[in-house]
Amino acid sequence: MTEIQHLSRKEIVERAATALFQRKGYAATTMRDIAADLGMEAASLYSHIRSKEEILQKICFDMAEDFFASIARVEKTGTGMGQLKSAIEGHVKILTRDKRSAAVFLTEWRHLSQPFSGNFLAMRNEYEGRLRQMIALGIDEGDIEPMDEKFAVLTVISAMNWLPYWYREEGKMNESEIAGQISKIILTGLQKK
Amino acid sequence: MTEIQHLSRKEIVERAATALFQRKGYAATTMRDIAADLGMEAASLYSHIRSKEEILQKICFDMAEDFFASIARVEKTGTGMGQLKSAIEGHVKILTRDKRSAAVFLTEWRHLSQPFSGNFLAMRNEYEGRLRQMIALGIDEGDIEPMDEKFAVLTVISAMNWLPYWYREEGKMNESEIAGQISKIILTGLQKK
DNA sequence: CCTACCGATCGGTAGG
DNA sequence: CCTACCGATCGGTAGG
Repeated sequence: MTEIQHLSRKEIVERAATALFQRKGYAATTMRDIAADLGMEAASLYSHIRSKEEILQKICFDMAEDFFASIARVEKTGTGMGQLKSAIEGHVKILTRDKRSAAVFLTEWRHLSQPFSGNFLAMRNEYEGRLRQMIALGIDEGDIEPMDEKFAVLTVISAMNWLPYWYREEGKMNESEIAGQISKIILTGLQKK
Repeated sequence: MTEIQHLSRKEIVERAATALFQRKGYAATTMRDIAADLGMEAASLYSHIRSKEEILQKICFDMAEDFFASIARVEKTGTGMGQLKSAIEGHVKILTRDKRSAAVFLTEWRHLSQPFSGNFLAMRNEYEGRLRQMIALGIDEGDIEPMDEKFAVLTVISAMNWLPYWYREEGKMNESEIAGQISKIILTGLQKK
């Protein structure tokens, strides 16, 4: 994504922090770790960012924005099953595009302070609710096996969310093959026979 | 599991620590947090445990032992599909039996120091490899749709591993209903048509 | 972006 | 199980 781009100093700091948050976790990453990675002193980081948590906030809410933009694009047209398929492919695409940010988004959001963690959880619930509507529609239309919808949503989401921890750009499957495979396994699993 | 049991002082400390590790994460949990939870001073904890990491080690390796005992019980008898079904049900049962320990096991192991983190990862790879053999067998036997086996294993595991974060003992589905539902969705998803 | 530094807090020990 | 305390390290600020 950012191979040839010019990054601002602030973006360089954020990027180094993201990689460390992913590898060591937010709480175990120190400002001195981030600074050392960039060959500078911890105090110097504060010329570019306001606080350690500000970096985490940006990662979490930028990712959330991507997910909402993706789901909005596929909602309200076509069958529930068709919407769900597109939503899954979009979700997977976001997870593979920037796997480091995705991994931080998925596991480190709980280190957000209030009110950020509250807002974050509300957004996550909102997202799950909208996927759930697609499943409910698919059940109504007779394409999806009737089942507890909340349960189905969580299974679908978790089947996707391991990706950032395992995905390798150099691996044999590319991003859209992965999206296709995952959506095939999940959709077949939900399908009415 | 431990409703009526007599817990040693050491077990009481471990249990309080487990709950905090799950809620706040290992790195963000302090010995003073654990002590406060038990109405004592941080220094007093060291009468019962040797170090903060020792508690994490116990959680991670005790859980790993449970998973291996479970999978050993279902291996090498019956079809690949049958083994996989039993393995999934066993895996889910362990995740719901003690969801706090399970959640710590799944996300906090990376705070283990060497050589523990290395040993842990080796065990995890071993477990995945053995599930993978069941899938390979199922493909050979014509029950499972031919696909990348590593990919299939990771999807199966991740579809199960969200459970400790969401499972409520008071919820409407009990443990074996959940195990049944998950294995049904996953196995249907992998099935050859 | 650096030096110099702050108050707070960390995991853990000594010695009852 | 407590008091008293340790050296190390934390996120962050002041003032260039």
